Amino acid sequence: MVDGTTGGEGLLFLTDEQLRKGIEAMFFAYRGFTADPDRILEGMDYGRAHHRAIHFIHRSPGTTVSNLLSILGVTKQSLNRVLRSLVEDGLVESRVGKQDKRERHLYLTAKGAELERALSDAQRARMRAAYRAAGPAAVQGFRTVLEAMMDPELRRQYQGLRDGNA
Amino acid sequence: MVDGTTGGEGLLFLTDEQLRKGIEAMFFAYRGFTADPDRILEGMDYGRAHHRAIHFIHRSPGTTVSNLLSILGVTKQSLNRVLRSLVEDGLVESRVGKQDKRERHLYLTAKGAELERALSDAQRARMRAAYRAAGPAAVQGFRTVLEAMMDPELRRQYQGLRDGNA
DNA sequence: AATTTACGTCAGCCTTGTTGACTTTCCAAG
DNA sequence: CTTGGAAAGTCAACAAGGCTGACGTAAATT
Repeated sequence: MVDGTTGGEGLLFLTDEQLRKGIEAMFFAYRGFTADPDRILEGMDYGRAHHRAIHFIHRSPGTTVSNLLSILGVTKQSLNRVLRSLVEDGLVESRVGKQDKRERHLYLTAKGAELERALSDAQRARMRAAYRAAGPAAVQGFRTVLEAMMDPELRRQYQGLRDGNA
Repeated sequence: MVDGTTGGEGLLFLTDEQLRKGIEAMFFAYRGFTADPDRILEGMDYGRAHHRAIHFIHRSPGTTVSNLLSILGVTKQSLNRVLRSLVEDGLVESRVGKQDKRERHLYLTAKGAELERALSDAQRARMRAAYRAAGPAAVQGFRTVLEAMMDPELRRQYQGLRDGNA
């Protein structure tokens, strides 16, 4: 049924050893992936959690807190702590919803956008170098495998740019 | 061959939007990547840090503490806390080096190997499903891009199975 | 003999996650 | 109009897992 035993050529890319290499590749690559933003953030009062919030507010300006909660997959208390400091420091603006005044819509301020740019420039530079070194076909495969690795719910978050706002 | 600046069609895979998608793909995929082991570990007294130690001890039986330190990229105090609990709980054995008695060589016990298997079975199952869904060519690209994304030093760790031991 | 290396440990701090309890605001259904 | 409940915010307490600094010990190296 799941086969794996197709006789013949035999799916070498599915051996335990190949899978282990894939696992370690994810581990080491993720370190590289976060290294540059981490370096920028260290010293400032911020960490990765702030980076993530800034990233997704940038991607979806006007997103609500609960929207962000479901994307980031943390508790509101945890997110709130991060958001509060960003708002206090004037990087993020929180506007009361017009239609539903319970909701808060989040936007980067000019200052917030500036930090976002610094962070994503660094991260994109690494990604660009990796893409360039690997070539378009490899990039295609990279994206395909990553997508298949996501939880279905997260895959929807990833694909769906639908963030409603209001 | 890999061209680069072929004018004309113009490297669509290097646009900022493509790079942003790649960044988010890493973010969401990594969540999936760690989800299954995290589920197994929750409830036990262990976390991701224990998983990582167990993984690399399994990969390189007899590896030393400082070896592990350089692979994991944490401080010895941090690693020691993890290692101590694993040794106390009888998952890891720490043997004094024969040649150099300052060194401690780390091995999984039967019990440790059992947990390792549970964790890596879960992680491999997801990886296998992703690989199978994506196909061999995509897997090749996936590995190529991840490798290009690593810091050079980590890439050496990743590639070099040389862990000496003693 | 002196120094360096490998390891362990104590103490304290930070970030970022968690629960639980509680309040305020406000939409929407009865 | 009243009320139930969703959305958001807040306080408090806690844990995991990073970090630094300081110190100790045994063994190897110089």
